[in-house]
Amino acid sequence: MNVRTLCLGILAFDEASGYEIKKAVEDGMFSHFIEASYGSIYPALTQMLADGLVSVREQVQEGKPLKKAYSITEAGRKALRNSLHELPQQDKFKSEFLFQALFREQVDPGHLEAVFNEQMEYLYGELATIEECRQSLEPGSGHAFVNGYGHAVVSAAIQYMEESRNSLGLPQKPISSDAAE
Amino acid sequence: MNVRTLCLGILAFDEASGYEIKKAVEDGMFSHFIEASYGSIYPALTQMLADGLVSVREQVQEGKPLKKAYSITEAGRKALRNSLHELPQQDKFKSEFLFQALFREQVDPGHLEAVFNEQMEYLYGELATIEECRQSLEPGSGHAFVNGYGHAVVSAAIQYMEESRNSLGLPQKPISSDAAE
DNA sequence: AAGCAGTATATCGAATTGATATATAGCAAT
DNA sequence: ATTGCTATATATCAATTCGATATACTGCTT
Repeated sequence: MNVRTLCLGILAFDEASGYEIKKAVEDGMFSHFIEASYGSIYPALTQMLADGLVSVREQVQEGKPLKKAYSITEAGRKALRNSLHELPQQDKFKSEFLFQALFREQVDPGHLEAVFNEQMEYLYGELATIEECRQSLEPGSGHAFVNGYGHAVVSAAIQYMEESRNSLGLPQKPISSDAAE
Repeated sequence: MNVRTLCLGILAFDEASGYEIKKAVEDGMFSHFIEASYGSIYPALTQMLADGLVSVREQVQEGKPLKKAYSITEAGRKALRNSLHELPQQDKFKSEFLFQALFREQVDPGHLEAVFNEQMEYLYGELATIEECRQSLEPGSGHAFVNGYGHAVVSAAIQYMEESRNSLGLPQKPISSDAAE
């Protein structure tokens, strides 16, 4: 798959600017499919505009820069459906945290603990985001399936991490004084 | 983290050629930390050789091409330990399969089923690899922790996938006639 | 005997990243 | 008030990296 298809997928839900697409790919709803940065998103939009797969509406915004709101066209929808029928590339999971954990005998315990806790915060943050989205999705939809997949995997990671504190020689979870907030 | 550190990590376990490093990063033991291809591995080794972080031993092999077996030096071990104390980048999980699942209303059911089954095969394959390694790892080691992490996450994905067949409108798991082999 | 797969090094054009430049507005702090 | 920071928004570019390919030899299968 390529950046063009990713953009078409995002635009199939709603019109968006390059900036908004970047945000969705970086952190938002679309952050677990393929990677993309400005350097690939803007050229993709320009190219697809020339190919008639998207259209632009230049929005003059009060107090903000000119915003180019891209929409998907009928030709774009067709191109998206075509791309959706190609064989997907294999999943990609990469973790620098696990790399450091692999060499845990070489790193100082204080660093390991800090990195472990940061990983926990990251995982709990992901879980919270997933659970926020959960309510607004119709059961049985593609959205709901993907959300459930994320929930299953992240929950499992959190559970394993919590169970592993001991064997990694880390102190038990501090009683979080602000758990009620 | 960068490719140089990844190579040092691999060489910390055993000497290896560029070719062997590529294999380990592509499919093997080191396939879930960071990405690297020939185009980055060979230059990294050349550079580290110049910096004294690795040494080469040119192995003339009967019936095979010349093999440059790289070993980590003391300076390399020190550089690795340094890199292990930098803050790790955030985990990266990308799945084109999930992208297609997100748009499942747009794809033809036959394609969805094929792609789903291929994903299942991939996941069961990963699990098998993880379980093969499992026995040879000392409990409490970094290796064992990473292996357990993978096991937890992949198991959860498989379980969720199996439970989701219904809601995706897919037929139940075919009674695999060759389950005994 | 041809053809393919595996081992092994190496390079290169094309694609992509990550950072930066530009511009405007709002908000906090000194 | 003006400096600095964050956010919105487009766009470019040097540097990196990928993915493919070239080269070369062996062994296995057809």
